[in-house]
Amino acid sequence: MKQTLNANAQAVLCVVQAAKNHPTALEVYEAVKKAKPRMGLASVYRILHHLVEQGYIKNLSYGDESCRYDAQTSRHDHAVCTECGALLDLPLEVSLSQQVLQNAAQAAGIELGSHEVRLYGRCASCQAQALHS
Amino acid sequence: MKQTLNANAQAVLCVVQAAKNHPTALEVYEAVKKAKPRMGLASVYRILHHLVEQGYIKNLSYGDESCRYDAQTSRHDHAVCTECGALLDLPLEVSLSQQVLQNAAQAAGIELGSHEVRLYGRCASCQAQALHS
DNA sequence: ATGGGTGCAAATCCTTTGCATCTGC
DNA sequence: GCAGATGCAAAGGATTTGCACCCAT
Repeated sequence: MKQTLNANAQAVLCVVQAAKNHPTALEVYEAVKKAKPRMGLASVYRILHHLVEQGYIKNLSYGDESCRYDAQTSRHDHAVCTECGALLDLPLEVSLSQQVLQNAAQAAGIELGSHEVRLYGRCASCQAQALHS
Repeated sequence: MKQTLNANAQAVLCVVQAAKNHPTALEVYEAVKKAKPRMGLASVYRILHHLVEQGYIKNLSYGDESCRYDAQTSRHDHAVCTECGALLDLPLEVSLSQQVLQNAAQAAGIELGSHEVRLYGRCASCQAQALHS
């Protein structure tokens, strides 16, 4: 078990952290290539997996869209556009009580790790598009 | 816009409703084939899309796993096993206030559709596996 | 020299599409 | 006879894997 990140992994992590949206693997690849033109797509996937395993980033996903990555590892929630698949961080000002979550987890027979609230709806730009169509 | 379901669509809907876990398209296909051996995988995908569009079922997904379908269309929550990807329905005895959700949706700039709470953790069988390994 | 990390290309998996055929009306 | 639904096979896109190579130790 190693904790060190080599240069390429650093570059990938930087890109994910710098992105404001949650980038797909392909988007990460495109961005990393600017810094490391010789890096291949396979390495990006390999590195992303590593980073997820070691807890540097998290893996999100919704529906048909391809995998997205999230550099914010602390607990937070997301909004998902049901039309275009966009994924936004969400500031929820209340949180669910641990007690309730524990109960639910126990009922489902799982060992509670983390949780997340997801809102589904149409994002701003999809609403705009719907208007003039 | 038609509301009627033909025989194949009925069969697919039945399978999804009958499944206790949330089946992937492939699992639906396998099950439907017992009733309709001549049905092809492509039709299953086409029919599933139809059913989702018409609101008979919902489309779930998590991480690397392939798409899963859910026959329970009323609002409810899920638990996801971070190890094997299993997806369980979750009875949460409290719900978030609409007010809070509306606020959050507005902050994110989306038109609030539905929402869902997701718990992540290790499911019972993965815990068991971890023990004797 | 050795082991891990890498690039490339081929392989794999899930899903969609094209097209000719079949169906019910 | 027509419109829509179907099966099959082929295409597509995202991700993974095999393998030879390279680098730092």
